[in-house]
Amino acid sequence: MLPESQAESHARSCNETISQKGFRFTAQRREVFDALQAQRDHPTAVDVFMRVQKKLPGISLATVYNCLETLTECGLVRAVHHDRQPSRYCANLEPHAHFFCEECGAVHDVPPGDDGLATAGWQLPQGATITHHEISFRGQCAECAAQRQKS
Amino acid sequence: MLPESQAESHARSCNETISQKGFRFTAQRREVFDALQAQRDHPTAVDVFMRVQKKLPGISLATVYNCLETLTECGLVRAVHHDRQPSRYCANLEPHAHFFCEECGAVHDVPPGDDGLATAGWQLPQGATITHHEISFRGQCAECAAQRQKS
DNA sequence: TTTTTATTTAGAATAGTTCTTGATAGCGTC
DNA sequence: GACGCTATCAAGAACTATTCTAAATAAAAA
Repeated sequence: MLPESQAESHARSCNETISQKGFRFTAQRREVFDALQAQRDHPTAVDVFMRVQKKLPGISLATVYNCLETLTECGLVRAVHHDRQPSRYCANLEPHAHFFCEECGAVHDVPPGDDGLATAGWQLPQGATITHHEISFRGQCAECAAQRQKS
Repeated sequence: MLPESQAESHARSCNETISQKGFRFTAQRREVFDALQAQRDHPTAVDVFMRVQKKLPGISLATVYNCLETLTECGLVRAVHHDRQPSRYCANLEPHAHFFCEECGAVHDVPPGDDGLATAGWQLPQGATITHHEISFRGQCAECAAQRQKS
């Protein structure tokens, strides 16, 4: 018997996580998850929809939204936001922030520095319980800055 | 001659800032700005609309949106976001993050700790220029946690 | 198999925000 | 002060991301 590939092991553990929450690991959910795993450029729901359509031509956008919500609820992917722009989705589960380039619209993961998470050091409201936090940076990425210089 | 009140000095410097950008300090902009100064509970555009209507009954929601955008562009107020919820507006120009209570919907300012801004310590993309950042926490505030305990 | 329940689809509905158009108001100049 | 110019405003239509609804389908349970 051949050893399990990384993709297969991902799929299996994803299946387990989803099942534990009482959901089914349907073809649609699998393809949405796979799309996010495969191309980690923080696609919007519509981006995911277009990618998954190649594998499942009959899928609907509403289903993609449903799958993304389910996967998010299961903690298998994350929704990331910037201003009121469309939600984007991220399969990176490590603690990290995001950088949004205001020129090209690219979104990059921003890992914390070596000194650990930079989310400490805030005077949070007395007695508050934090369940979630989101850190986003906006600016120009190096590529766009270079392009600007030229023109 | 009486000394200038704090409110008057605010209005004057606001006028100057707006003029510098080539905008006029109209009655609508003044009232929108005043509303945000007066009640710092991070109101939505509709909240601001309802408050300003008491002073300017004829104002339209679109105008409130326009004023908020202009004031934001002038750096006199800040738009704050959480997930894809309606934008909220904040007259606090000091560096700070925000805490959103997922029970009662309240939004609180979160000042940085004594060790200064906690936005350092991130491995930002090489060569990127940061023009803006937003840090938001979500959870339960002390009041809501207490209420939960009781029931 | 039959029943039950979750899921999907397609399209309608929703909500926050922006856009469009015509009216209004303030400013500089004569 | 009258005139023309431009910014601003009001009202409502339009837009867009997302959610909801209802009927169809598919998977699991009995």
